[in-house]
Amino acid sequence: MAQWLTDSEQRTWRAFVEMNRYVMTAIDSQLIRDSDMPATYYAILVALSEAPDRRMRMSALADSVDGSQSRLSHAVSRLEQRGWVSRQRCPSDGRGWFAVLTDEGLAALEGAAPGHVDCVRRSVLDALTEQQQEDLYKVATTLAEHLRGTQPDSPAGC
Amino acid sequence: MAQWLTDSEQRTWRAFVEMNRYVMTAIDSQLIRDSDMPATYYAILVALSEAPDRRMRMSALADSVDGSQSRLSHAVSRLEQRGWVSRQRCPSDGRGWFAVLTDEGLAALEGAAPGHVDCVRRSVLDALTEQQQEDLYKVATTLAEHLRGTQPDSPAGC
DNA sequence: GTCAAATGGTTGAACGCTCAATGAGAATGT
DNA sequence: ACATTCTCATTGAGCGTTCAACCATTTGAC
Repeated sequence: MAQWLTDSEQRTWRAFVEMNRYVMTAIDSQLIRDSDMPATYYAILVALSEAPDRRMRMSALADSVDGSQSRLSHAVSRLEQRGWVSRQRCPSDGRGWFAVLTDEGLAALEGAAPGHVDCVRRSVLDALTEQQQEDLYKVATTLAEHLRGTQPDSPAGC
Repeated sequence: MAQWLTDSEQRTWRAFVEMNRYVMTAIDSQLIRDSDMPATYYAILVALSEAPDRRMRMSALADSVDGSQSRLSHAVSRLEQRGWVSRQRCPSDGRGWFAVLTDEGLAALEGAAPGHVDCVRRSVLDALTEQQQEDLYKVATTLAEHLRGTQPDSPAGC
């Protein structure tokens, strides 16, 4: 280990980090400013809206959204306070809970979606050629695949 | 506005978001676990270490690192508590301050660097072909350029 | 020279995320 | 039956970021 980065690798890495910061900041700010919800809440609402009966088990929702149980639990509590989500006991497993998207939650999502989509277009998609979008897709899936299910200290991880 | 995303655009966007989350989590976790510093602190130390006399004005440092004065001010306060950075009045402008990298700060950076570089390699660079690295570089610089200096509600931003 | 505006930077509160600890129910073994 | 262990989920403390308010100094206009 401890092999340094070449100039070209460093350029790539720094550009990557900078891109992430700009894009994610743009997306998050727009959602907060126009719809008063962080991108993570939006993702939760989207996942629920696409699920059968607009509900999912907490752990499945956590996986689908980012993998942290605790974060999801906190987030659902806050969404519950806003009336956008509610919790339902799981009848077949006494430990389990469903998060359910309420009508108000769906309305909030539908209110937020157009502005968000527009922001994704203007910040990212419109700036790239079709070929670049394809390149980005390939790189992103490669990396996501590479890192998915990476536990701390696993071979691919660090 | 309010034009929906095509399937292909949606695939690209979702892959992008997933990639970011995985990569950034991997990088940040490694630094915290092995060197007890979040990636944002690491970036600050790097910027200072590359500056003349290992010092920069607060606002220049903020620009170079991410653009938020307030975040930087808080971060420098915490780095100061660790003895990694110190503040110096700017002689030519009574309002200004320099953040200065101390010897301890440089040592902390040098201790953290090899593990961090290794993590960048293993999480990202090693998983991509040379061509993909080049593609990623081009996309990243295109987007960073596109979004740099984007104020809220500016034409390219949202 | 004086006053208003702009600039450089800090502060505190509110919020979201992480981590470790916890609890309750289900599965497993004997 | 019973104890062990595993799984699903919640909780609270600690930390970092953001936002708005603020202070001090400098700049510019008159």
